[in-house]
Amino acid sequence: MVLYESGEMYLETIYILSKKSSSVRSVDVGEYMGFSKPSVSRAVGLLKKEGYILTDEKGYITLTETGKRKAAQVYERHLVLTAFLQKLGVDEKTASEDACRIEHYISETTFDAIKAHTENIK
Amino acid sequence: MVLYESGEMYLETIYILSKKSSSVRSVDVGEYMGFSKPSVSRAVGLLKKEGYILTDEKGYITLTETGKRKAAQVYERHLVLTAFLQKLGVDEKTASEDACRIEHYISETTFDAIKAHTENIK
DNA sequence: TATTATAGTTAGCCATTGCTAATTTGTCAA
DNA sequence: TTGACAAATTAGCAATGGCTAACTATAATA
Repeated sequence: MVLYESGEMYLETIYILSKKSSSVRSVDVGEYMGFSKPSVSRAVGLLKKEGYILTDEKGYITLTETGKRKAAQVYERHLVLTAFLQKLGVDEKTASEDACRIEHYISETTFDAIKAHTENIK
Repeated sequence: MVLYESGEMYLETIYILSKKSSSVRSVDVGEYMGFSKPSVSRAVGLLKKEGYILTDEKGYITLTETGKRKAAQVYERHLVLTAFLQKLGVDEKTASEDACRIEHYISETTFDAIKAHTENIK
């Protein structure tokens, strides 16, 4: 049930799109991420196989409980890291881009420390 | 002349070993990083081809000026990020491990911001 | 000298994760 | 009904970056 950076990104995207719209298809995910349809198709297949998402016969994607929990975690990391960097004066675009990469690579210990620290800045 | 995470790690290792010892061979790099000889052999070949290091007929590795500059940059990132995390209360091992991953992925803007901020903590 | 240990290389495998090309499937309008 | 478009899939390529197996070359030792 291991999720690599790529899988986490797809999952996070599905989570974000699900909050905006009631229906999320592979094509929406690909458009949001700037990836080709085959890339999304494979990723969706893997996330499904690993129990993070479900798809109905129309191709609509929903997150399982596991998927929702995982996606919410990744998304929270993204938000906290972005906020942290912005508090340090990093512009929004750069903060978001860097958060996007870092979010997959830090330990829970480090994330918790940055989160607690962010609340104390200023 | 693009260096990926892997290349930066090898370069940083060579830099660290060069500071401790006057002679650095591929086998030392492999031992330090826990990688196999063929992995190091390929990486060293690439770093050489790209002008970051030189090797003599005995197999001893030295950094070129470009390599030294780049390695020092990566190493500084490592030190600053580790110090930052430790200031937040993260244990040394975790701080170093996480810094090791993050150091390759953040923009200069973000690094500079964290560096400046680290000096102001406490 | 002959054997053995050490260092390095070559060949090639595997996983991750993008891609294009081509195909299938389903819907919708002429 | 048919033609066209949109969505999804299949097949297969490429790059990065680990690995093992097997080879070569050199150095140390019995």
